[in-house]
Amino acid sequence: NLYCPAQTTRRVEFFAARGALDIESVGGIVADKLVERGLVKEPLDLFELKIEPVAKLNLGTEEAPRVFGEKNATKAMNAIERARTLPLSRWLYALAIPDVGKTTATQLTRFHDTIQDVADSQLLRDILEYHQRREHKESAKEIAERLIKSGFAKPSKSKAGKDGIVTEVGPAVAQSVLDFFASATGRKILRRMKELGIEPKSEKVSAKKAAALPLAEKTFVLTGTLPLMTREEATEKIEALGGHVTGSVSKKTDYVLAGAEPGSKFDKAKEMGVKIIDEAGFRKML
DNA sequence: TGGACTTCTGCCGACTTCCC
DNA sequence: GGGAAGTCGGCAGAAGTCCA
Repeated sequence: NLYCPAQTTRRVEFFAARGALDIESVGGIVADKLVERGLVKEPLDLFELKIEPVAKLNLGTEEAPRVFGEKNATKAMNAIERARTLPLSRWLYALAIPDVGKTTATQLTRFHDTIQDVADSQLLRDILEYHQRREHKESAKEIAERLIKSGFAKPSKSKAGKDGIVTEVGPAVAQSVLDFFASATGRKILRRMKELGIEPKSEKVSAKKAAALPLAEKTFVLTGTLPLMTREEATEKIEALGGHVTGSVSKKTDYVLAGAEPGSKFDKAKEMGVKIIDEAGFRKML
């Protein structure tokens, strides 16, 4: 519901959050006031804000006013401008599509060039048709071959039949993404982004190139505070070299990158015999 | 059915900015 | 300069998805 103020506030807050478009100084309260004062009616309105009304934004009440301020407003406006050029994966995440978090957004952008390509994705349609056919015990060989050829799926060792495959995303996620872009909300977002001249591009790397990267197939888990870089920076460096960062330690984890005051992941890594490295070791590895 | 992984939510301390 | 308000960066854990 695009017109519910409470939902709009939450959408703006999520849109601006660090993992999404990282619009500094815009958190829950600021998002709430921007919507309440009528400056923002939907997240993309942020791209049409002017510095003066934002600086004068009253975060308090009529009786006890408290302005947002010039510095915060400048910081926010600079971050909004920066957001225009962020890669497609960040934009897909920022749109708050159900079931699409950072990891799924990154997976999708590896196989699509633009946001319109994701909206019209034949790969996602193929996944749905593949699962429907399997459910009805019909042959899905042709679709399976197409998905494998694209790199979006690989043959499954365990799934019954010749056409058993494992895809990058499952049918629930595929349906969710296609439904989102087919909805009135999704269509409006695509139209508005075009009008605003926002065309995020994929940072995709070919499967062959990705496999040749030094950290290809390596799984990292981060815990604690790193002395010289944020976790986000560390994640970007790992992913740039072909590695993968997950949230929990398992037998499949190759390295736990531990900073100061690590949490339970550190203990679990020790328990499971997973190699633990500090930032210095990580930098050496890079 | 269990394991691996992701998403989502809530919480907390540190830090930044504004106002008085 | 100090207090208030808000954001940032991190953690833990529940719930859900997917695969073997």
